[in-house]
Amino acid sequence: MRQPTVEDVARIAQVSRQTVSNVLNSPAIVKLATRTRVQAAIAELGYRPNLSARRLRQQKSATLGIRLDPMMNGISGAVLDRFLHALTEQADARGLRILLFTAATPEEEIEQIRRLREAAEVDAFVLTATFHEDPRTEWLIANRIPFVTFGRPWGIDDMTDPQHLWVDVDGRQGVYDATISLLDQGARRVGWLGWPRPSGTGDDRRSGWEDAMRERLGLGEAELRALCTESHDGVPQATAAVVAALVTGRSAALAGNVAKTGASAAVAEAGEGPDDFGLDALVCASDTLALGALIATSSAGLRDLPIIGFDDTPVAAAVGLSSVMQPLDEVAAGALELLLGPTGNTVGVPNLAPNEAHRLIAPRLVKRRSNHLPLSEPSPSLTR
Amino acid sequence: MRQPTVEDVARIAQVSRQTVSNVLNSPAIVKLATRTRVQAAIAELGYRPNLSARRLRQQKSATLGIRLDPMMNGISGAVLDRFLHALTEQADARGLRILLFTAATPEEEIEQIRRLREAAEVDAFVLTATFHEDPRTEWLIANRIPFVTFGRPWGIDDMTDPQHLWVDVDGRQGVYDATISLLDQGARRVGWLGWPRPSGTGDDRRSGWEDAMRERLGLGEAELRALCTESHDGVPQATAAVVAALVTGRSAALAGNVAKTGASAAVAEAGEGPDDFGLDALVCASDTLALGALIATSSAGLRDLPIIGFDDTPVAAAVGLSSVMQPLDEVAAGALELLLGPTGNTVGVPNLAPNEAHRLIAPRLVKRRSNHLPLSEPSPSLTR
DNA sequence: CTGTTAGCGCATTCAC
DNA sequence: GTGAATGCGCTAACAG
Repeated sequence: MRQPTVEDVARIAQVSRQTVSNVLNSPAIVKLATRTRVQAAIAELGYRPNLSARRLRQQKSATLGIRLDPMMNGISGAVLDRFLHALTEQADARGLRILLFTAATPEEEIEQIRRLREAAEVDAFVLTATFHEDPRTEWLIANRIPFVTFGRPWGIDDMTDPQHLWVDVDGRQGVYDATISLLDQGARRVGWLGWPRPSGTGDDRRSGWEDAMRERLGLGEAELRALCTESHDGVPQATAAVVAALVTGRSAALAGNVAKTGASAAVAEAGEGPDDFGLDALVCASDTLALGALIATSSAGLRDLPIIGFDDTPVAAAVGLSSVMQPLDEVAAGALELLLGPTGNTVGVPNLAPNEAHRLIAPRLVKRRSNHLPLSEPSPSLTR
Repeated sequence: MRQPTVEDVARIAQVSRQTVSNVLNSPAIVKLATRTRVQAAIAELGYRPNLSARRLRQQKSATLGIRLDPMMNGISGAVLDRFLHALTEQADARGLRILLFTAATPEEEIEQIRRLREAAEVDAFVLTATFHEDPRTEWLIANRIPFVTFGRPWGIDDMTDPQHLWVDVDGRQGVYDATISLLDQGARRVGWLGWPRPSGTGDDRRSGWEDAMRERLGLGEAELRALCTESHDGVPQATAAVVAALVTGRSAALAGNVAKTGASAAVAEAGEGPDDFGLDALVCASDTLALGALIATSSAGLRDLPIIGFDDTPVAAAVGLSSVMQPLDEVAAGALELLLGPTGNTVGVPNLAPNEAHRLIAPRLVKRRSNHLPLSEPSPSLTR
């Protein structure tokens, strides 16, 4: 059986096709009596507008494209996941669809965007994981393709360029709050475990820790540096880095060397004097790093060292790590608002004032009672 | 500037617009000379067929719908993620697109499917996470909507019904291999940590362990039961369950009780006699469970107990757990093949022989050298 | 307010 | 082989 069309509805409702279309698209201009009659007919037939036809006519796809990362950064992958979910849900509420595509490199992503664009499949794009000198945004602006990024245009002088819409989470603020919370608990030597610089996101997050430590304790550059460790974003890497810090008795950037000589030997030495470890607490740039730190400190007998991660991944919840949560619902909502405008129904090249073209969203610190491996009571189960 | 259309190409190539269409869709029937001329024009103009128009004309969307789970099972969430990526990539290669939607319940999912279907937005659906008495598949079959599931129709008498296309990973085989591998290493008392029954996937996986243990050691029901522990799929839950097993000196289904009384007290007792723990190794139904077990055994001083998880998530890689990997590329490829047929271009209600309507894919055991927390050398970094 | 006319870009008939 | 019609389902313009 064929799907009913406007024509069928019109016949049943005793009106012209066009009136049916009006009832659908601008109900206000149709007289109430006929409108209800048409709506009754629509309900009776179970009519749904054919979106391919509508799109062809309107020259719009009402579809947003988003790239699925090939291998999202390990444990933190769940972030893009949750963002995608929020985005899909909110887009649906606005009558938009989310179309996926994949690409291994930025260049390939640009090529895919071009394809989707030229086939008129996608009206606008949502980009994630912006980075220094990102070629994608430049290209999109040059080609007048509407887009919004989840992530600031790191490294660009003018982050307020209204041509580049962006939404981001205020990592600085989140880490600041986390650090303050530790200081309020009485910790003084609060360390930072971050990514190698330069890293837009990473440096922003670290600045929150720096600000808090300076503000509360009046620390200088040298003191901050002594509390700061760097590692690539992998659990073994982070573990090695923290072990290195344990061994040297301070938190310093010696991780690389120790990592090369073998962290397992290092931890054996560390076992001799864990009390000398110069930290009261640790704030990390990601849950992955935090998990590495947790493993290192637990193994060294430093069970009670408070650790705070970033992203509030399922893993953090599972092992009882406190973490800074990104409100991805708000990010998704913000992205759509910027793209569509508050009115809500025009996907086009935006024309916003500089201060309306961006959203910086405050994250939320999720405190967990045990910040070490969970040997206490089980939490309410995720039944399966 | 407007996108070029067939008309434009036709004008440039000095042919009718129909010929252009033929060059695109059935190149074979066009004379070589004109074909190359048309292709040159296409290249010159950068022409792309408008897919909305094509879809309207063909009454096909060339789009597959897939639901994004609201909260994929914790750590294992990465599985759907990777599947989605593989699916998107392979669908793209076949000229298909993946459209996302969300739904909180099966009923809501059915409603969404209906909507997408009636709006002619989606030709076929890919369902994940099938379960006992799944209402979705029944409805889809009744409404003659093409679909394929990632997961077998658990609980249905006839899993070979050719109306229900499915692809799945042979969990039994994976766990069997894992168990055999442990037995080959010399382990004899290999325990099983699984989900509460009944669970389609879980019971299937457990049967692999049972088969291996029966086959190699001739174990009876009672002996198997004594080596078998159950827990819901959460790290704290699994930890508690394993702790309970440690305390009782055997691996049994007492986890529930001990979990209620508090696992932290239990582990204190366990510390007294970890050597009495009656297991040589442990196989788990998921990485989440394996992580819980790892935490429990590590804390109890049982560092060397081999543990094997399932799913090969980033977390397993991070902490050095061996795990059974699902080849999601193959699953995705299989799903598309079943849906489209080997020919590759007809998305319709399938008409396959029973034995061609399904794919059971063999998983692969990923062995890692340390199956405890990674305090050895860092592995090659995931640079960021 | 309602109905009529005219395409959106394409592919499937058919003629030639 | 190639070209000329026709219509997929819808809505923007206009006419009434």
